[in-house]
Amino acid sequence: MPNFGSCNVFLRATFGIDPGAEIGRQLGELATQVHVIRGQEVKTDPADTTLVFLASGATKLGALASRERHQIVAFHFGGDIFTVPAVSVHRYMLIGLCESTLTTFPAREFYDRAASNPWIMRALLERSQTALFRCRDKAVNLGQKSAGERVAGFLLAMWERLDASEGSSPMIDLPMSRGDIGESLGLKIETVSRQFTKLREAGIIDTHGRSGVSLLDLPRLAEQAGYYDRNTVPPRPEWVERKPELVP
Amino acid sequence: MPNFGSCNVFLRATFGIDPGAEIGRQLGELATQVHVIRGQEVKTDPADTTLVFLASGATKLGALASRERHQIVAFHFGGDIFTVPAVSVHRYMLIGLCESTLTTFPAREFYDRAASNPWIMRALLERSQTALFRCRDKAVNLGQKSAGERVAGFLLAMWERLDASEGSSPMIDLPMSRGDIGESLGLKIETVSRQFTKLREAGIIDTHGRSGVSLLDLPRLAEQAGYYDRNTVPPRPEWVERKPELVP
DNA sequence: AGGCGACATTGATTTGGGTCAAAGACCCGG
DNA sequence: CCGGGTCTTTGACCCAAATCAATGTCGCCT
Repeated sequence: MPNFGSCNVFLRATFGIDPGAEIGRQLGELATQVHVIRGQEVKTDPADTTLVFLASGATKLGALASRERHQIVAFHFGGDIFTVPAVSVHRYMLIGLCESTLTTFPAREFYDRAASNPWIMRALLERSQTALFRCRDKAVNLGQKSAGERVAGFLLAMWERLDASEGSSPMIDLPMSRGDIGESLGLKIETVSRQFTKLREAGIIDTHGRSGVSLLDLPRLAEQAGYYDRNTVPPRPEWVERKPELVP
Repeated sequence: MPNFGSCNVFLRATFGIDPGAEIGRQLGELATQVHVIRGQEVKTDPADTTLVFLASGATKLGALASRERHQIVAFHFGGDIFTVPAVSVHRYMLIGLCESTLTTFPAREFYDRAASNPWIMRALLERSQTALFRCRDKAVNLGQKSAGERVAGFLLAMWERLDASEGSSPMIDLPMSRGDIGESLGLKIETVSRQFTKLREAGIIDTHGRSGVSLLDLPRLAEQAGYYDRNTVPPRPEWVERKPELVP
């Protein structure tokens, strides 16, 4: 059996598939096990989309806008399933934030073999939509938010995804550097640092070493993030000004 | 039979489904026909994702970042299939750019009923991935590109999606205003206008009235867009500096 | 434990795009 | 074909974040 390592875990936990069953073996044949260390790139097929299951660790998915400009489009943590696009107008790179174990599949072939199983397709579809919604929110942040709002929103998003505090005040341990945060938020490292300082001086967060962040005042942090609040922010008039018209 | 209008067209053309068959009827029951005029919002369920088939016309999908800040996350044209997210940290609104006809479905229920049909799930998955890839490219543009690069890239993207020229020099008819373009690119209307002027003065494009744009020099336009070129732009050293390490 | 290299912070200055203001062009309806 | 409102263009000025430049600090490795 060619598959090994986290592939079986992936198939069973995500899709409820017995790796020994026919479909399990067929999909397992497509699997490639990868282990990367901090800063190392996961080589993916430049000609086709790659489907990735991150068994453990954390990764960043970044795109090359040009020689010196990178944009991180997503961070992933243990258990995440996502895709790495083939090269198009931008080149995408998947890179470990720390030591990570993952299983990769050629997406098209995986879909071909999995198509007959509605569970798998449903699971993939929902994950894809989650990634799309996150990406859209990112687009809103990048297009419309100030540096302060972006950093506050980032901390809230990371808190939701990797809060490790138990009972005590919310605390997160960021696996990415200030530079990574900047590349994710479309800001320079100095700007990210200044915003951290502002939040610390305002008593909203506290920092411990390079990666530890205590979220001392979540409501105020959410306020700083400037998210849409359905109770306080009515839509701008001209977007809803025209009266509905019945279908003839 | 409760379904009518473009729903049948949608089911047959997209998924190869006979609207009269069992699955066709079940999905058709979920359909809502909508007809909007320019500027009118398509009401979608704030509590759940809405699946939309745009039969004809053009729409913009925008998010409210706050009272006065909007970000358009996608434009859609006749034949497109996409989803409108439920309200989360941002409120999304689907609005007609011109008179449009569409069919909407509650996504969760649609998926529940369609799950048994691998063709449908496969088609939905691929559309979702297309939207995700476009959104990621948008994130790269919003995060890293200059105003000039964004506008050039926008024109190229619109050319790919709605080029109507036949044989003659590439020409597009933009269904959206300068303001919409600005909200899509994270720029103000004045900045968009200035970039159009620059491109016109450089002889790269020509404009005809409010919506007509001739792309006189596509290679130079692509150059202005500053896209990653696999032949000329090598990856930044530190992203690939660490040597691969074999799995123990 | 100590030293070194990468990462982070802070300050001074510059600048791309935003903001404010006004004039001009398109296009629809009468 | 003319009038008026909306959309677009252009110009002058301003500001948030980028850039340039030190200085400071963490944490890894010996």
